Amino acid sequence: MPPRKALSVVTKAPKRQARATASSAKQEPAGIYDDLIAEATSETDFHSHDERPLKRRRPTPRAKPVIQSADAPPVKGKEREVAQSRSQVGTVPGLDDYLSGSEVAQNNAGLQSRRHEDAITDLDDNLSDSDLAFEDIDLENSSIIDIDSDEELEDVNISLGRAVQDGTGSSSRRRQVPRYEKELRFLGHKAHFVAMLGHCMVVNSRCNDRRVHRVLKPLLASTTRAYLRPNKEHTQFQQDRTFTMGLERACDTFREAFHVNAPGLTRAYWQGEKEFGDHAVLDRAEFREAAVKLAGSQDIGNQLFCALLRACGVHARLVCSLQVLPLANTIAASQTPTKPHKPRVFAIAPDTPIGKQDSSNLSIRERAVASARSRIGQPAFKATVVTSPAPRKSKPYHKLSYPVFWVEVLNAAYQKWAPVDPIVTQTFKKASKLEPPLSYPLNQLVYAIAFSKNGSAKDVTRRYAKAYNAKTRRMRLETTSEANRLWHRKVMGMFTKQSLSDADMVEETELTQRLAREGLPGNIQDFKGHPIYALERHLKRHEVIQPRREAGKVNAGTAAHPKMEPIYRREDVHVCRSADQWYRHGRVVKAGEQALKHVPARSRPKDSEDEIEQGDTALYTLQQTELYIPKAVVRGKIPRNAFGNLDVYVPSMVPNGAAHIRHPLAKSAAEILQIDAVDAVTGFKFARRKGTAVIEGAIVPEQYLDATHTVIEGLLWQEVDERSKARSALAMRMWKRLLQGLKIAERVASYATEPMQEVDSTLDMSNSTAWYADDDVPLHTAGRYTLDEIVDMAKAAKKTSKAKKRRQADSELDETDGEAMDDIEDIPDDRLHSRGRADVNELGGGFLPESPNAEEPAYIIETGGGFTMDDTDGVDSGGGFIVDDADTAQADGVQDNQIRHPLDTEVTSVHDQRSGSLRKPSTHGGRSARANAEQAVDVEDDDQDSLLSHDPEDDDVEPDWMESE
DNA sequence: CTGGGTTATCAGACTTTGTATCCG
DNA sequence: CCGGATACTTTGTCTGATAACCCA
Repeated sequence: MPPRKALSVVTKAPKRQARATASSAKQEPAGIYDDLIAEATSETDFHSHDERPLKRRRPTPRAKPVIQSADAPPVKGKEREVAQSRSQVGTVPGLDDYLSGSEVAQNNAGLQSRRHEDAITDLDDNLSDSDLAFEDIDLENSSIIDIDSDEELEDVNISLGRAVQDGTGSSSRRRQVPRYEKELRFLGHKAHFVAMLGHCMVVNSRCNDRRVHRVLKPLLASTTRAYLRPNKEHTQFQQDRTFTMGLERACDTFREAFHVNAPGLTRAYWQGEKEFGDHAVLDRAEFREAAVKLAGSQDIGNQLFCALLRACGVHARLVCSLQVLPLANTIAASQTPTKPHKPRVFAIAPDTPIGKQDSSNLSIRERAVASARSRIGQPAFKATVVTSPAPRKSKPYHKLSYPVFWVEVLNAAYQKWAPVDPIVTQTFKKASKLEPPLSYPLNQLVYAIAFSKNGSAKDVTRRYAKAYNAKTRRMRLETTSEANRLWHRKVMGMFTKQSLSDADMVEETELTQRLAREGLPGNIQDFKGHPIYALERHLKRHEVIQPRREAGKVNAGTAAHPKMEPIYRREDVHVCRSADQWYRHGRVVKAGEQALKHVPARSRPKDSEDEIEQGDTALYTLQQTELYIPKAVVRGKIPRNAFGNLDVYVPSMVPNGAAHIRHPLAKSAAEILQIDAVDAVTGFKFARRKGTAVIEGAIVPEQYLDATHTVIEGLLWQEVDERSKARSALAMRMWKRLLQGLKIAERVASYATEPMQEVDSTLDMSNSTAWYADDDVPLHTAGRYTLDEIVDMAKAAKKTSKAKKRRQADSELDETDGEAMDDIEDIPDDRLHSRGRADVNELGGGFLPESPNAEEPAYIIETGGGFTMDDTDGVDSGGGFIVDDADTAQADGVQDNQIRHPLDTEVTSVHDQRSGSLRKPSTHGGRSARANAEQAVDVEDDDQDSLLSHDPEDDDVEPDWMESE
C-alpha cells in the first residue's frame, strides 16, 4: 500500500513520544520539513520563541527519529491512525512557523496536548508563585486578574516552569501533581471552605435583619402568612396541607415580585478568575436595598426569600452549597469540554488561509474575555467553556440552572425540613432537583450547609446528593484522611447545635436512612472505595473478603457481552497481615488458623540463596490472631530474643513483671544498679541497605523502676556537671591565654630601654585585670570548679571509664574530661593562681595527702553523684566546691551553673579556704602529681618574679586580686 | 458519549538486627 | 592477635493512584 508506506515514513517515533512532546512533534516530520526542523533547532529560533509571550519553548529537538524513520517497520492498523494524526500534526508546525511572532500561533497550533502543557505550565507558575505566600491563594481567587498582566506573568515565569519540565524529562505527556501542589490544594480547599462558611454566616445573619423583614413582610397577603403558621390544634394532616399551601403561595408571590438581574455564585476553579467579580458581595445596606427593590442575583433572591419566611415566623434555614476550590486536579475536568474544540484544529488543512483561522480564534478569545461568565477555569480553556453546552441558557446573564443558595423550611406538622427554591429551579420539596449533574461546570454540590436562624449550621449534603457514597463523598475533605476528617469536624463543630431538638433527630435519622438507601453505584469505578460495597477486583494486596457473602451482582462487561461480578459488603473486607507483621503489632496467629490468603513473597536477596523460591506469604486477619503475651520476668531475669534484646513494638509486649524505660541511659543505670536490663527494640530504621533495630530505652524489672529512674537522674546530673567542668576548663584556658599575653607584654615592656606608651597601656590592662579580678574573684575558676577538681575528676573519670563498658554518654564524658585534662596539662601552673599560689604554697600543706583520695577512680561514677566526695575533698583542701550549689544546679542548664556558681562558690569558699583552693591546682597540675606540681610551682614563682616584681602598682594590685575578701 | 480497558508514570509504602578497617 | 572504636552508607521493589487515550 503505497500511501500507507508514505505515511509510515512520516511516522517514525514511538507513539508515546510523539504524544509526549507535542511541540517536538513539529520537528518529527521528515523530508519536506527538514529545513523547518533545522530552523527550529537553531538557537536563534529558541530565542525568537522566547520572546513570544504565550509560546512554550520547544524541547530540544532530536534528529534521531527522523533517521529511524527509514527503517521503521510496516505500519499496523492502529499505528496508521496515529500516523495520520501525526501527519496532520505535522502540518501544524508549518502553520506555526508561518505565523511565528504572532500570538495567534498558539491557538492555531491548538494541539490538545500542547495546550495542556501550556495550561500545566501556567498552573505551575502560578502555583509556584502562590507557594511563596499563602495569601496569594486568596488573592488569586478573590481579585480580578487582568488578562494582560496575567500573560506578562506567564511570560516571566515560563522559563522556570520549562526548566523544571525539561529536567523531568522529555516525556511530559502527563504530569503527576507533585506533593507540594497537592498540599497547596488541600490548604486552598480548607481556606476556601472556611471563608465560604464565614460568608454564609454573614449572609445568614442578614436574613435576620429586621428592616429587611419589615420591607418584605407586606409582600405576602395576610392569608398566606396565616397559612404559614397553621393552627396547632388541627390534625397533623391539616397542618401540613395548610402549611404547604401557604408556602406555595409565598413562593409564587415572591418569584413574581423578585427580579433576577444577575446569576448566583459559581463554582471556583483553581487558576482563573473568580466569579465574585460579577456580583460583589453585598453589605447589609445593599442587601436592604435589594430587598426594597426586589431585584438582585439569583442568590440574593433566595436569601431574601429566606428572610421573608423568617419574617413570617417560619423556621427557615438558609442552605448554601459551598462552591469550594476542588481537591482534585481540575485540569481533567475542565479539559473535557475542550474536546469539541479539538476537531476544529485538526480539521485545518495546511493550505487554509491563515487569516480565517486567525479571526475565528480571535473571536473566541474575544468572546471569552468579553463575558465574565465564561472566564472560569484555566485561561487556556476560556474558549472551551464558552463552547461547552452546559451553561447554555441563552439569557442575558447565563443564569445558573442549579442554585447555590436555597431555603429549607421546617414543616412543623411532621418536624421535617423541606427544600424550597423559588428563584433558580422554582421547586418546592424536590431535593433531587437541586443537585447539578457532575458535568455541570458552573456549580457543584459538595458541601450543602444549612444555616439556622440562630446561626447554627448543619451539613445537609446527604439530602441532596443522589450518589453521596459513590461520588459526592470523594470530593469532600473528610474522606481524604483522618486528620482532615478531624479538621472538618472541628470546623463544623463550631456551628453545631449544642442540644438537639426532636426535629434535629428526625432529620439525622432521615439523612442516615437516605444514605443507607442509596443504591448500587452505576459503574465499576464507583465501587472503588465505596463505604458499603466492594468488588473483589478492587481489593488491595493485603485485603481479603471474609465471609464471602454476595450482596448482588454488577455487570462489568457491556450489555452485549455481560460479565457479571459479585458485589460484597465492605464490612466483610478485612486487612490481612503475615504472621511476622502481626508480631510487629504485638499479636500472634492463633494455633490452627489457616491463612486466608497467600501473596507472593517479596524478593529478599539474602534469602534467595537459601531457598530459591520462598513461595507465598500466608496472611491472616485480625480475628485469627490473639494478643502476644511475652514471657514473664523470672527472679529479676528478663527474657531476651535471639539478638539479646527484647521486641517491644507495642506496650503490650512488655513482659509481665518488667517495665519499659524509654531513656537512652536506662541500660547504663541498670548496670550501675547491677540489675538485669535488656535493650528495648521498638521499631526499625531503614538506613543502609538493611533495617536496623531502633533501640529505645531498656526493659528493667518492675521493682527496680524507681531506682533506675533515680540513677538516670543522677547520670543526667552528672552529665550536666561534666559539661560544666569542661566549660570551666575552657574558660581557664582562655584566662591563661590572657594572662600569658599580659605577661609577655609586661616583660617586653621591661626590656624596653625607655618607657613607652605601650607600657602604659599594659599597665592599664593589668590594672583593669586586677580590677576585674578584684571585683569578680570567683571567675578564676570560670565556673563551678577549681582547677584541681577538674584535674582530679578528669583523671578519675578516665580511669573508670576505661574499666567500664562503653556507652554513649560515657564517651562524651570522657571526651570532655580528656579535653579538660589536656587543657590543664598545657597549663602546668595556672597563671590565675600563680601569684596566690606562690604566697600560699606554705599554707597548702594539706594538699598532698588529699591527692590519693582524689585519684580514686570509682567515686564519680559509682555513686553517680561523686561530687559529695569531691566536696569533702574540696572542703578539706579548700577546693571551693559547694554541695548546695551542686544540688541546686542539678536540674538547671549548664549556663545556670556557669553564671550562678562562681558567685556562690566564691563567697563561701574563698573566704574559708581561698588559699588552699588556689594552691591546689598547681600541685595537681601535671599528670604525675608531685614532681610536676613542684616544678610548676617553681616555674610559677619565677614567672611571678619576672612578671610582677618590677611594678609597684602591680604588687599593690596583686593582693587585691587574689585575696580580696 | 460514557465508561471500561490499557498503558505509562510517579509517589509512597514496605523493607525490618553491619561491616571493614584501624588502632592500641 | 584481639577487642574496641570508627568510618562508611543512603536500597530496591512493589503497589496504588492517576491520567491519557482507545474502544465498545
